[in-house]
Amino acid sequence: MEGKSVAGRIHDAIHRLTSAEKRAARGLLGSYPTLGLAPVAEFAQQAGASSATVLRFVSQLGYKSYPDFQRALREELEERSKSPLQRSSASGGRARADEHFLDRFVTQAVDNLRGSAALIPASEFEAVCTRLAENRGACYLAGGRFTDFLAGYMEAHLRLVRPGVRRLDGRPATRADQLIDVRPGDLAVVFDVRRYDPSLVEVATDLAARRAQIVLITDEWMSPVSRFARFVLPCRTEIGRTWDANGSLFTLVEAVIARTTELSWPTASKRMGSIEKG
Amino acid sequence: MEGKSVAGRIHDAIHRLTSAEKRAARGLLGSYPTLGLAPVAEFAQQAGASSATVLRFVSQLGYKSYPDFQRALREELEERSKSPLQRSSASGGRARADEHFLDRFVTQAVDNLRGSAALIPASEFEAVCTRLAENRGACYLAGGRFTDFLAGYMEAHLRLVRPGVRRLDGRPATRADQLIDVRPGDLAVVFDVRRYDPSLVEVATDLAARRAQIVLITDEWMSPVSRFARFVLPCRTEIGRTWDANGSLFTLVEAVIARTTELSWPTASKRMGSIEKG
DNA sequence: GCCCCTCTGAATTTATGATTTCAGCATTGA
DNA sequence: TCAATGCTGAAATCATAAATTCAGAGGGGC
Repeated sequence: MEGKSVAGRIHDAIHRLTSAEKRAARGLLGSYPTLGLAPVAEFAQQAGASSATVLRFVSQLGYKSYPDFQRALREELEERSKSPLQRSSASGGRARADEHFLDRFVTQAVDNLRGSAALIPASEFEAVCTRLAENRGACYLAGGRFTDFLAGYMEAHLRLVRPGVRRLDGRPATRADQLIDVRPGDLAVVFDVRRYDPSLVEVATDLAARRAQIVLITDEWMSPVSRFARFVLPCRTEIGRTWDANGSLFTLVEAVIARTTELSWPTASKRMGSIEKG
Repeated sequence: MEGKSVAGRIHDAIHRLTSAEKRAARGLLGSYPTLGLAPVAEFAQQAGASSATVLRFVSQLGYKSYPDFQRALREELEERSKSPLQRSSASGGRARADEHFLDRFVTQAVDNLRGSAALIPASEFEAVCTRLAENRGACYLAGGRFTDFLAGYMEAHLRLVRPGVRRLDGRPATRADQLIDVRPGDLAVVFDVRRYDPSLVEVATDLAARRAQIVLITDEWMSPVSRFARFVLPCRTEIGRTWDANGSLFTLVEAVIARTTELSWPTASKRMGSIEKG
């Protein structure tokens, strides 16, 4: 009972509903699930029944109150948007099973990429790149178990573009030494995806205490570091397998690097030229 | 103003939101639109802010009340489910020039990803993963200046899946030591993109002399290492800027890891379990 | 390092929406 | 046709969620 979808419950219950209640059921199925998310009065009106009837209908489905019923609808909606299956029907005639693993994986990765672009406000992205291009103060980078390589990749590129780039390694023993020079207004880019690394929260706490501005690059579930972050760039990573996919973070990093380079081109090009020679 | 999507309004408004309000904005974008359909108190709690802040946030978006805001969300949801599924994201098919840097970059990255999938024969991909999953002999990883981080990322994951994973670092001084144990039939994954790293050719030569099987992950212009490689997985990287984009390589790595994990699941799951505990 | 101003969330008030009640009406069967 | 049954929705009540207020915290600027 508990675990059934609302639509499923309607189907089960429809035969013992009274006629006005059926009107409510049809109304809901007709614009599912939106109508159920509206206030009772609106639901009633749209479905051509009274509020009282709608309430009786809901209680027939086994929900102990209208808000309870709405919560179920919301959870269903959330569930649906998380599962990657949703757009299999419609336009694409081809069978999924036909595609090769790599194709399916790439399709997922593309979705994650697009989803990430939608999740990140342009202004936030721009603000981060501008701040990176300013060359004010130092810029620290830190990552977790797997994301450390992202931090490394970013560091390697950023070094070419601006001075003062440092990487914080993960060893607690050396942390104090590394953080001692952090000054107010310095920038810190922190990577953290689930399962979130507790030590990064400590690092972030420390950085925040020293008044560094934190840029957090994380997944859609949002690392706890976000509490301390000045800027947050969340990416979609879910792919429904053993591991999440960090490809979208990687591409975000490349985008940040590219944009930062663009913004600081006069400085950066000179710098890169001289590194090339030296 | 009236006709804008809620997400659109958030993007427009985010720069003038206070930090607690931004938390609300991110919370909503993170589970859009469900969180906004919940009562204020729940929204607030999930987003890590107070109800008052959520209300202020909503009013910043230009809605005159919370119910008004919820109505907008419901209408959007209704709209979405009515129009054909593949509507171009949010604001419709506006001109390229209008799009922000990140959107354009992501579009490029998506092209590269698709291009890579087309460039790599399914059989080649599958053969590599199968070979990795076999757990025969050791598996060495090596990369160049920037791709070294890809090697590191792959190593970190591969270690969880199979034994005998080693990373070759770039220092010529230690190379001989590292290669001394390579035996015929061992596997070596080499990353190389332009401008190709001469030292990788040397490493590859050496590996080939010791009869290791080389898997080369490279770009569309094909590293010279390909001469020695048993398997080649080329990716599209061109993006028409200062740097090429290696996002497609990264996603390829993730795909290889995922597929390899899948193929060696009985072994891998046990191994991962015991690492988890230990 | 200090002060000022803005932001924040707990507490309170107000408003709105959910629930219940009940009189009347429709339906069904004798 | 008439009674009995029980469905229905208008209106009253009750509960809960939204809006407002304000004291205190925190951040930014000088």
